[in-house]
Amino acid sequence: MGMRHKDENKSEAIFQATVQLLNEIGFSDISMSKIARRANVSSATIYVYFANKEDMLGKLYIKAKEKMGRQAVEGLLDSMSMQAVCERYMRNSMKFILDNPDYFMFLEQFATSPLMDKLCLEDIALLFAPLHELMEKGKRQGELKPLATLLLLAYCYLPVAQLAKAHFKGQLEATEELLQQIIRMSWDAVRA
Amino acid sequence: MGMRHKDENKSEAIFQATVQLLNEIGFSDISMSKIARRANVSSATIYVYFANKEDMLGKLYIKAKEKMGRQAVEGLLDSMSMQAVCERYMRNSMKFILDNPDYFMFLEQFATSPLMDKLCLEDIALLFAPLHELMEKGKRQGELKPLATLLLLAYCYLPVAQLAKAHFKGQLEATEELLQQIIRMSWDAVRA
Amino acid sequence: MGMRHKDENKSEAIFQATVQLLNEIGFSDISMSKIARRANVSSATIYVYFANKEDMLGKLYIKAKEKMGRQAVEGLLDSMSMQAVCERYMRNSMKFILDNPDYFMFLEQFATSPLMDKLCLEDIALLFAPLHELMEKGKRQGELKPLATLLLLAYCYLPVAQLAKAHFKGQLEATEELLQQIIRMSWDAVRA
Amino acid sequence: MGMRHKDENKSEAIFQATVQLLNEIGFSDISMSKIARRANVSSATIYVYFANKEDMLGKLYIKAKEKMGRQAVEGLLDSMSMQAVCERYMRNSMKFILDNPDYFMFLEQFATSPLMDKLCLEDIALLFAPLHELMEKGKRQGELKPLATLLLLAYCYLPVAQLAKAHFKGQLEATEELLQQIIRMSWDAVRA
DNA sequence: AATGAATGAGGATTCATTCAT
DNA sequence: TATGAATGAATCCTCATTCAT
Repeated sequence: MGMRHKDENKSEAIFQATVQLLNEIGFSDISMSKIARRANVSSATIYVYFANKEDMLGKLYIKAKEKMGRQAVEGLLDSMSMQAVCERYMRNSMKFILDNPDYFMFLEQFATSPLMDKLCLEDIALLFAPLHELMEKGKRQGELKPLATLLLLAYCYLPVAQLAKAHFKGQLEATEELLQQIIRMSWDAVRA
Repeated sequence: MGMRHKDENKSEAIFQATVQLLNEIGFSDISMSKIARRANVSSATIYVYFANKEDMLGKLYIKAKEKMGRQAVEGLLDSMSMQAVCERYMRNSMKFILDNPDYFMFLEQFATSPLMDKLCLEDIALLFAPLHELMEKGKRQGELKPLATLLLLAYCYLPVAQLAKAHFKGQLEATEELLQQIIRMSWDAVRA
Repeated sequence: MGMRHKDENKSEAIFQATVQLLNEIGFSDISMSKIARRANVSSATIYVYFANKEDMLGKLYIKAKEKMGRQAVEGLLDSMSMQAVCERYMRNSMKFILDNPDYFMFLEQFATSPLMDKLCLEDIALLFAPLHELMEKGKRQGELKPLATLLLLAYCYLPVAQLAKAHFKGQLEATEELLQQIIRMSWDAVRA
Repeated sequence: MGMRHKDENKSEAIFQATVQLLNEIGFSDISMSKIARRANVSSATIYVYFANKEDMLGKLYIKAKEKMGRQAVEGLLDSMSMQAVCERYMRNSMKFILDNPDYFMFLEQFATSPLMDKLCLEDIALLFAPLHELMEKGKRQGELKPLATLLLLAYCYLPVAQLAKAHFKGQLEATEELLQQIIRMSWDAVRA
């Protein structure tokens, strides 16, 4: 008789249910029992996988952020020009967001909440390390403005997020043309 | 036919308590009773001023957003160059944020929540109308890139917000020098 | 400067609102504030006319019961035969009920509640005294069965109430013919 | 894949507590927390068994009504004379009421409340079906007056209820003699 | 007389979590 | 592992009532 394994599907179902509900009703109204109902498990089952609510939300954030991070830095090569790096990073980000709107909206909500402060984000920082190093190199080589990388990346990421949000709200459409325009603008902002 | 007059301080105390708590413990953990305790009123008193929790948060958002909006567009003149307009708008925004960190963090949290969708923001749109018109003129006159104003403004506002958040987290300091740098970058992004 | 009088309309409006609400939402859900809202007065105004909720409900019961009682015994004469007395009492009762369904339903609800036990009903007993005396005389003269008047009257009143309730529920129609039939049945029950 | 089993005693304790309290303090004053306290369970436990207060009261009503109905029609046989049927029905009813005064008073209170209208009473109608059929037969065979069964039964049941209520209030005693008298009167009323 | 403001107490219900199986 | 039952604490909100005018 083999040992019993945690059912990976169950933990995944719990994650999915949480992300969905967060987007539907928001942080202030989700509850463990609503999540359990949506995931088709018992409330008690959630505690098989997570210590408590905060633990669950934190792990979900990290999971989502990692997924996003992995896609965001995909295909970034040392051999690329800085302009190509920025473009690739922006296109990667936009693709992830349009493919995973629920994850994105969840990340946005969570990122502004005080729960963020209790999280250990070292692993995520590692994920973005290659991008950071590229930017540092770009600054050293005089291709980028000599500014905190945090801000350089903000000029690349935030317009993408803003365009996506406007897209989801129906205010404008995230066309390839618009994407090209903001890629150009961001580059104008960060280039030396 | 006398009556007791509404104590303007009470409604203000409720707002203040809410903003403080939102920043301390976040959307998911504020409750009407915690707010009441912090504001030194009875829970029931809150319902003299607001229909329910959602109504209260919504009105608080509008109040805060209006306060911010009014400051953000202050001093914007038709006679200004577009570069001056952008700079003024960014400086105004940064000043408001640094002067009212609680309001700012509350606005950030609320803006990402589903509660946003239920709000009527017409009055706020009016506040920003002068800025929008200036941007439209700038586009017509070829000073700005011909792009949705929503995105042009994003390039001005979001870096300011990002810098402020990093400042509050202690990641870097919001110096005049840094502010000048992002003003320059934003202008590079939006100029024609 | 004349002295100020209590506004009789106000107290009447409060009564009306209470009776209506009792029928719409029932004993367990009425509240002073709902009554006030329905009556278009302030909650505090109710306390100008009544000591508290219990006092108000009690006074309303007595008022309604008196109104019903006065109509129920109307036209009862010493000279009438017992059969005529019973018929008149039943017809009077039916007319009151059909004319004042709200009052009737309120009386029914209140009568089964423990609040009844705290009421002083002497004045109402006085109202019904003539009817009781007639029944006593009928028993002495051998026209009625020698039974507690309470029960004799039950055989006259309860079928009327039952028919009315069935009528209000749409189960059957309170026609003159049906009324005649139960008048006949009740008389068969109580006659010696 | 085990679980804790529902404790049948719990749901019964909740019912008992509700019936008791309804009689002591009435519809307008019972609350879920008072019921829970009386039943020695947590308020939250009630919601394990019932969807909400209305659901609980409704189910309790049906339970009580069924219990009464089952006893009321006990021993009614096709072979009986109509007079025997009426007598048996009245005696059955009186016995139930005297044995279960709390249930009876609860039924009386609930029956006059607007909550009644939301109930599905089909199962209860089934219980009384045999009695209804007997009465129909009685009418066809000319033993009973040709009148809506609803009213015929009213003449049998209501005097019993009235006598019981007077008995509980101490106004008169529900002796075998008195019972015999109203059985006679009701028969006089309904016989052809 | 009349009333809007104010409130402590309590309303129904849901919460996150634990227990027993 | 998985879960229905169970619960004390907390939720939002309304209650009956009083106060100040």
